[in-house]
Amino acid sequence: MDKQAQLKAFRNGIAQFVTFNDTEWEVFTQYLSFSSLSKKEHFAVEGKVCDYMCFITRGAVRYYHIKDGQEITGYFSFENEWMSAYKSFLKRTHNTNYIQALEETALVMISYQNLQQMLNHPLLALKMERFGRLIAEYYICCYEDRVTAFITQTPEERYIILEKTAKDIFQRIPQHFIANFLGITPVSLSRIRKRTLLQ
Amino acid sequence: MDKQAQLKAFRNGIAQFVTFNDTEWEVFTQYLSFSSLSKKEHFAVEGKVCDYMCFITRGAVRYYHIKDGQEITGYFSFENEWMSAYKSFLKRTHNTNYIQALEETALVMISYQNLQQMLNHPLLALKMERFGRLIAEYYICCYEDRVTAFITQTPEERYIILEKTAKDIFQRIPQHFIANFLGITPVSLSRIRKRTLLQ
DNA sequence: CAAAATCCTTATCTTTTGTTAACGTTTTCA
DNA sequence: TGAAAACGTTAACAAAAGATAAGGATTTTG
Repeated sequence: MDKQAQLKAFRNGIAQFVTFNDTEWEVFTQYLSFSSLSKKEHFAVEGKVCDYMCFITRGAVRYYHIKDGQEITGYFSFENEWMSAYKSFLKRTHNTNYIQALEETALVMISYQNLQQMLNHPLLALKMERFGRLIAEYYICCYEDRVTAFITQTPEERYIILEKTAKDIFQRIPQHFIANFLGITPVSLSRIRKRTLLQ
Repeated sequence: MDKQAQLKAFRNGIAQFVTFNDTEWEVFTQYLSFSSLSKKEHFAVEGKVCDYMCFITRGAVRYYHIKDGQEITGYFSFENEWMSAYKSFLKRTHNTNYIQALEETALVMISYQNLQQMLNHPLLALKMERFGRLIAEYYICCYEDRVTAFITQTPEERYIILEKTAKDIFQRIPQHFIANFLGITPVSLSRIRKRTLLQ
């Protein structure tokens, strides 16, 4: 995919939050950069400060923590979604988790520095504040649902809903990562799948 | 507490995100309103659209869902914290949970309508966008930690950490609500407490 | 292509949690 | 103040999940 196609996908993606006229877009795109990750390459590692927020134009990544030497996958992002170690990016603190490409992945990136410059750019400031607000609000809603699921649902219920609403991720993501995402062990997910098949 | 004292606490609270000069503050405060909740009174109920975001100047509330006829408490907010059914407030959708006062509670409120007016007010727009962005980012970080806790920690570990970092809530909140918050049943929390005492 | 690594399932055993009910204490409120 | 409601603990049993290991299939990779 060439840069023009990536930019098009990106403009489409950001339009969910804010739209630019052609003049603004011209300026805005000067602050963007491009990158790619090969499979298993890390975008973020524990202990560093995350300097970019990204839009994924192709591929998939997983977010994971290491606890007692074990990797625990907490989330995934796919093409046409955003990716960042937000807490580290926003607060400029050391990252506490890892982000790793699960497939060959292509990115459009905004650096923290460039974001600050845009927030001070007279032509872009208001829209960038709004973009920052709306994307943060978007994620709040996602998180709210996710916490609610942990509070109100059993692992089995969470699995059944995931299987209904995002069947495709089982074709795309190793099952033991999905188990972590559901808050259980891979062995337990295997049992749940067997159980729910029989019913 | 009179309105002046509440406003002072509020100004202090919002200063975490954005500061107003006296002229701006003058205008800003015209968009605020005040309210209070008696113990057990609801601020938000399932099925309605939440029209306010609030700053709690006194008291405490709990957020809960009803599942299979049972109340499940997912979160608490206390004085000098913000409170809203954010997802409903932001998206203008029907609320899926309840917010109820646990104590006599006093609030400073911003209605959705007034917030929109401020976002269009030349003197306030940029700061309100920024406020919206920063408070949303603040909550993202909280949620990120909360999800990570569910993914990486056992209920017992979550209890021990809560006991260390927020011991006072055990003096203030009924234990069976805290159990829900930790993702377990009241009976299970009682067992965990016994277990961890003996060790 | 062949060895190594990864992955899912299954089995066994242990630990933890859920469910229900009972009991005593404390709190609420008419 | 006195009855009712709310609350925390405990017990007993059932259900679910964690830990560990083994086995077979698939995928990766030198």
